[in-house]
Amino acid sequence: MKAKYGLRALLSLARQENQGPVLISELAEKESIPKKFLELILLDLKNHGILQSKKGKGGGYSLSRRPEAIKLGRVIRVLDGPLAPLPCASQTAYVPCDECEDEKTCGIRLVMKDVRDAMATILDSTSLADVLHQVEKASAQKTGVPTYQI
Amino acid sequence: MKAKYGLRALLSLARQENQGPVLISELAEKESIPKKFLELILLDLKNHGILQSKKGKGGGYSLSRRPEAIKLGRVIRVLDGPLAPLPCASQTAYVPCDECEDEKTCGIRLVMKDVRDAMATILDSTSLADVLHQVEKASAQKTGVPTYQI
DNA sequence: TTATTTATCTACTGTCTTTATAGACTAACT
DNA sequence: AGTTAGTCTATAAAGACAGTAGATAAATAA
Repeated sequence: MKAKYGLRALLSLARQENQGPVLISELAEKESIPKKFLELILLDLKNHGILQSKKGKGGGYSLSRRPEAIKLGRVIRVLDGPLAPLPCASQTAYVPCDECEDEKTCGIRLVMKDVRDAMATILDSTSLADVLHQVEKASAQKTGVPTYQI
Repeated sequence: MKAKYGLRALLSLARQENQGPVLISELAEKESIPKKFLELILLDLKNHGILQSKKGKGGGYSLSRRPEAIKLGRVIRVLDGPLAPLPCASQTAYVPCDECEDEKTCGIRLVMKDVRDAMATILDSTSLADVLHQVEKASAQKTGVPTYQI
């Protein structure tokens, strides 16, 4: 949930880039996310340099970088923790298993590392902008409007 | 934990295939898994047709199919639930999001489906036997013993 | 038949994480 | 000053997760 909410909010912000800060309450309503919960999420994202905020009238949240520069992997790690199914297979938050006698030859770890790599390859190469493009393409297909333009 | 324990136990059983049923307590000790917890896991795997058991003296658990036929994806779904990061991206246990207005064009879902597919591709194509082979290869490399044999 | 071995089942109990809420506080703008 | 909006801390409800306990049923052996 946390990562899902966070991503929804970020995508919403990416869609209205350069239109000034957006209020938490506005985001919360538009994306139907509990407002107080969204507060925590956005704060977390701010503390990790993904968002910036402005207080007082005319304030709110905005992306601290271009949508092209914000990768989903980063966001998910901040909000949900490491991508890897097992801590011993994580690149960014490695923790060994205590039962494992020889990690180098642990079959489960070998496979889970493959899984982690597959996930990371997708999530660390996909940016908010990429997602918006995918959505555009999908809705164009859906309405029968061709993707190419003059 | 549950899936990890389950896989460890299954790999152990795969290693001693055709040597008759193995006691829960034996498995629990060898793989350092809490015995009572392992009971539940093995029972679950039995109810899903992955294991078979025999009661009384000389009893215990054994694989109900060859290690080649038991795919990791199956095991993980039984013990940990669907692979997909989000229920709306699951193939085997699809549940829609309530907030999502148009699922066909939900960007997050599109990406998470890609992630799910990547995971499923690995886990549904890797069998217990495959894992054992990988381990063999890894330990051969580690000890400097070449993989090929006479 | 009885005793023994071993799996089976039900229920339960902490602990931790997730999800969420409340309310006081601080900064900025008018 | 007053209002708007983000910041911070504490906390709580709910559920998942990890593990435990103990009684039961089935198979085998004597």
